[in-house]
Amino acid sequence: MDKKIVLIDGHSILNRAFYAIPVLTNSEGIPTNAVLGFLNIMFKILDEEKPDFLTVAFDVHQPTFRHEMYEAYKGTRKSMPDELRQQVPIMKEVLRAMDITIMEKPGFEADDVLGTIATICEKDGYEVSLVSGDRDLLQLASEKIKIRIPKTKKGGTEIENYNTKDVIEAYGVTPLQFIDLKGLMGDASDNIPGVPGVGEKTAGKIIGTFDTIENAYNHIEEVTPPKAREALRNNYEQAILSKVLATIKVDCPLEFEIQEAVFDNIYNENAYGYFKRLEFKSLLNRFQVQLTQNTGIEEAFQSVETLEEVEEIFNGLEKVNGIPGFVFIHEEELLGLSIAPSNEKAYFIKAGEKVTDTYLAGKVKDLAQKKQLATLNLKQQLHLPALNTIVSEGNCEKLQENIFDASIAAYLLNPLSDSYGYDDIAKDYLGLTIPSQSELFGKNKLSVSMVEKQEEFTHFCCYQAFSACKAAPLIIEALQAADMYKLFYEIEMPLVYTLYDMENRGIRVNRQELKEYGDKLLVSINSLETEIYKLVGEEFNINSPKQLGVILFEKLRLPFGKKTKTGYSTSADILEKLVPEHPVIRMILDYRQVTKLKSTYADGLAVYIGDDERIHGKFQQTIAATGRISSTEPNLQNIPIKMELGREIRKVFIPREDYIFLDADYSQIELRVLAHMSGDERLIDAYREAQDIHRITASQVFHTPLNEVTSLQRSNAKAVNFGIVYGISSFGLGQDLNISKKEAESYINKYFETYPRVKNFLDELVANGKGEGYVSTMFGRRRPIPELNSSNFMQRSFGERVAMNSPIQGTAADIIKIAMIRVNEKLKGLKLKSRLILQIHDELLIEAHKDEIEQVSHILEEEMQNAAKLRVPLEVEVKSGSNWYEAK
DNA sequence: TGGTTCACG
DNA sequence: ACGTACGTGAACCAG
Repeated sequence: MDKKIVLIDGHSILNRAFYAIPVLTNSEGIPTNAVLGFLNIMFKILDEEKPDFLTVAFDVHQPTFRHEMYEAYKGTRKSMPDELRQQVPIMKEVLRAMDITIMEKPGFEADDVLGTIATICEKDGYEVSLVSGDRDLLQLASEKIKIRIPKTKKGGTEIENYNTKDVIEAYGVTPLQFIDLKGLMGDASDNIPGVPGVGEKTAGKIIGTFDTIENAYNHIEEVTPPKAREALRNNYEQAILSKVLATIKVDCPLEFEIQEAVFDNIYNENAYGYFKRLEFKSLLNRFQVQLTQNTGIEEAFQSVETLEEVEEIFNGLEKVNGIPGFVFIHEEELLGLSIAPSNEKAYFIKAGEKVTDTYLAGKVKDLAQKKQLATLNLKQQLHLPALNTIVSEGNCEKLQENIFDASIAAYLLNPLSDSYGYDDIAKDYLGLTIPSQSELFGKNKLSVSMVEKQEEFTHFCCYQAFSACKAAPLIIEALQAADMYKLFYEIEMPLVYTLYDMENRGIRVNRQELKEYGDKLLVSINSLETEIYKLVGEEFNINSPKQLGVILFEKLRLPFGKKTKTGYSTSADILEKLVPEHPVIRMILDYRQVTKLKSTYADGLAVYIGDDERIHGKFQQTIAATGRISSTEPNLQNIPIKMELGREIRKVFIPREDYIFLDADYSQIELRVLAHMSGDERLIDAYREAQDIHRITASQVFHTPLNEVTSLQRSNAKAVNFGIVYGISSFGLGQDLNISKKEAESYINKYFETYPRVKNFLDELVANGKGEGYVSTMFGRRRPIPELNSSNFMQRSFGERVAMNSPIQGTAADIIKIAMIRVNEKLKGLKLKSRLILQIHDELLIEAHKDEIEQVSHILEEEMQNAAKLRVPLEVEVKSGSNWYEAK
């Protein structure tokens, strides 16, 4: 077996990766998409081929003969987008860190270097894999030289491979003829002019017949078709020049020793550091050895367990100046307390017989009455039985105010991250790379046995309080600098306690009825299933889009509307259009609906019902980029309502004995926010008239008297209203309304004519976003939008829509957060039995005691309407019912 | 694990 | 020419 070498065309692959992967930056804001894409391709190839040698070639930007020639033709080289340019040096650094040889030969192009090295290696008896995104290189293909072209295909990167025979198969010419082929047909991306009017087909025929351009010219009278003959006759010189341009040199005078391409130390500590810094999390597990660099602070970490030691620590804490950090380390039960009195010291206090959870909780609470403390993921800690008195006991306002949740603050400062653990905070604010929980312990849950022995566990715990303590002042400063101090202290921190309350209360579910609902669904599922199999004549997995696509579009030969990365699209909007084509379609749609209800809701919810007959879902405060909260385990924010069958499930959500549900809903809060923020008089007036906004919009946009607006006009206007909030695009609106892009555009134009300040406002949001790199809500919440300055049209357009949507969605989120806090506080403050239990973005669900219905309805209306003072009224609709179905 | 689909706002 | 509406979470399939 011959030894193998892989040669990579650096710029070409980097370029390809850049356009294949959407905007990606690490938390420092450095663009990383191209580097990640490059590494993914490289690793894929290394895994596949296991080569003995590897080298990457880059251009050195100095004018060369070929450059000058083609620049003479087409003016300047297409300039590289900034975000890509920045990644070139990073890419090189990363490769160097991995001890991978980089070839850069001043005066030569990467192509020529690759061609030369490939040829040398071939002669020396090596098998060569040449990886590039550039089809130019196909001319180098041979028996021993395989050209590999990664394709960012739908469904991942596929690599096309070309040896001699593959080139012949694909293009009908030999690799050498490929040069002549390109000379004739040209290549716009390489600025090779070719012969005008001669495309791939004709060029292939000519070269297939005459072998070379020169030979074809010599037999010019035999060249067919006549059009091509004339074209070649008139452009012969250009064709020859094109051929020169297209020729890759294989004889550059350069030194190459195979030993230079040895690579045996890719996964080293240095490279690991780079991967971490660039946040290539998925690639980190390639590094087998855990290369945790000691940051030095571990020296100051100490594990203690006696009462005396603990007392001494807390005595000392009273006097310190900064903001001490604390984190209760727990899985289900408390394992201990991590505490950092200053940024130079941290302790892990092991929970034990004498050092009990109540004791430790009491100590921290006492301290928090007196001074500010920093922690991480506070809400999770509050669920510890010993700690929940921080919320439930009276007179804990001061205490609550004194606790600083660094995770929440870090989220405000960058809501785009996916986690805000101690390791993330240490990296972002302290510049320290410390091992994460999964790096230390894998996916295992924390357990008592870990506490016993490992030094690692002490480190793990101490890192947490340490990071919170040391980062707190820096984060506070950053919050002030970003003008989010108020947002943080007046909305986000109080909300932590509100959400904790809600999680703690949960919502009651009738287990029996849920089961019956599921059984009812199962009957439908079974009958639909047999019907579907009968109709199509075979059994298959209806839930597999792949199998379903084959059945519908190949077996039944139905017209397919759209393709996805992996095959035919079988989404509801596509199937809906096929309903008249075949009776099975309706059944499949029904089947989809019923199985969804069964698996996600009937079965899915059942597992979360606790011994108290209630579901205690979690609310996530650091997920949504816009500032919304989200709901998990289970998601209680997407319980069906639109379809009757699904809506039925709401009947199983019930209040406790002697209580009812009150459901309070903001009416079109986002459009009202838009009216306020844009200041558009007409829109504001429309809301002050308190009429049907979609009807008013229709009336004004379509110049129709209010009472003559048709239902179609109204629903079109409604779609436009939604579109505006989503960051309008004519394409998107057209898609939604099933009308042409042109028609959609005229709707939008009419809308903007009607509400000129709205247009103005949205334009400003985009412009400001481009300038600042972020957009803001009324309350100062920021959302960074790196995509806004992307050179990629798709990404930039996305950024523009986000710039228009986020301030609106985010402001609405801010408002309802304020309302939640106030409603919760008021109910608690008045010692009412009624309690806030759910938030569904613009809706609050209260479990209200029968004797308090009037009072609570009033509180809801008041607090929600007055959560923010806008130029339009905030309308709230309160409904009641003996289950969630009735209350909506 | 990523892709697709679909539930909600 | 490019090919999309904004924000989520969960289930399921396929590799």
